[in-house]
Amino acid sequence: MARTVGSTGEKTARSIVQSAIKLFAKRGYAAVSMRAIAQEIGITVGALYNHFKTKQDVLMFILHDHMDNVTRGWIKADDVNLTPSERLERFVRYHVRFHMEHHEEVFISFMELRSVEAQNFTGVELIRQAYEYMLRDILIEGMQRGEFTIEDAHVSAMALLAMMTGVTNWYKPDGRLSADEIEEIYVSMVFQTVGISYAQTEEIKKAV
Amino acid sequence: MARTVGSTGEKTARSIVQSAIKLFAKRGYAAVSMRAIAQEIGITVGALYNHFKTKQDVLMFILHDHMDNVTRGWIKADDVNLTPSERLERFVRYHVRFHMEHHEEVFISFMELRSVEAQNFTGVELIRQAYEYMLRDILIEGMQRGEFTIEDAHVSAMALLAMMTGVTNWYKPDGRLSADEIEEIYVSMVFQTVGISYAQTEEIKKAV
DNA sequence: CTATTAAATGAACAAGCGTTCATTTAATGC
DNA sequence: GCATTAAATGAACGCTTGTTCATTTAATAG
Repeated sequence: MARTVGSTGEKTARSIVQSAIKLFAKRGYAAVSMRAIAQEIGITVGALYNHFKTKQDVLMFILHDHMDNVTRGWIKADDVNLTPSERLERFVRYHVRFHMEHHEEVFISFMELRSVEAQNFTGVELIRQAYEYMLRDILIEGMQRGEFTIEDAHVSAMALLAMMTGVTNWYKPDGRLSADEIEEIYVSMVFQTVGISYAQTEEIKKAV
Repeated sequence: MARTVGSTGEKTARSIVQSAIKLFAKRGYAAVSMRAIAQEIGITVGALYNHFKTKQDVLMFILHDHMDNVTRGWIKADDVNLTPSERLERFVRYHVRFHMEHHEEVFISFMELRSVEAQNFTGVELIRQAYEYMLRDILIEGMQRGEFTIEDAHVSAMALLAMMTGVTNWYKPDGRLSADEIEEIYVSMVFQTVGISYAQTEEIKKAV
């Protein structure tokens, strides 16, 4: 046998990425073989190399694609004309929702930075930092305007991101709480963490 | 050459564990070879097998040892006669401090659960849950006594653990903030998150 | 001092790894 | 309809992997 009926480059490439995401998330980059990725989608190893030059390239594609999605998605959802509290609320909802829906890519991005070879590292790391800074800047503005009570914006940003991203560790689509309920809980937790109550914000909204 | 001068079983076994912790944390279980562990401490691969039966056994030893340390340490630090707020403060200080000091083991325990073979999994998972429940119980008691304002004790426990454990992602011993300062910041953040202010607690303390 | 045990070496193993390539077959452009 | 290109196969490669084992030497017990 050789080329199979109905096969096109784009379809296979997408399948490879999907399969790799699933397997990398479950077992880790180093523990997943190219053969395993191929088997998952019903092709042989050799065929992979028509679409990706190396295993590392598959990982880099996943990482870049994911980070692009996260940051671009937030830039679209954000509105710099809103108050810091309103922007923070949006950020929490966006982040928690996105991470519940993409927990596999999130896990890979968090864990497999160490599997990124030196020459590829800087690029990925910069995008990651950029995202952190987006939250930090909201916190700083909120402090300056007196909306938030925070000791250290940088520590708070890291702490909040860890807290929100942690949802991926236990969220199950058919669990006790729906995604909507979880989103709400996180909004109120984050609000308390930065020193504002949810009720307070509702007042602010009405006053505007 | 064969047995080297001054070699004893205990010393070598400890070296192996130390070396494995360092390498597993940096590169991940699957990406670390037994040869790499051996080389790190200046012995050959074969010698490893005088101390551990398999690579998986090295991982299991590290995981069990770490989880034992965490839970035992907390049980020692805890005092059930204190108020929930006081116990929570102790928990935060204990957890943050411990995780800053043992970030390698923490990272391994978080990430390499998937590298644990099925027959070993339940044991490790149970200890992990037990630790989570210790925090959750403090939160529940605090809610019942009206000290904390929390929507969902389980979600809050997971969120707080993620937030606190996240310190391992960025803490550097020679960074901008000292371990003491970071500990303080986390106490006040956690207090705000559960709906009490640090000042409030100081009052409570004085009143007692 | 001697016999035994413990801890090392270093070679060997079968299996699995990422990657390459000649070959075959399907899809596509003229 | 035919030539070209794209996408698959499957065998092969050199290398690394976890693990085993006969052998050697140091530490230890009597």
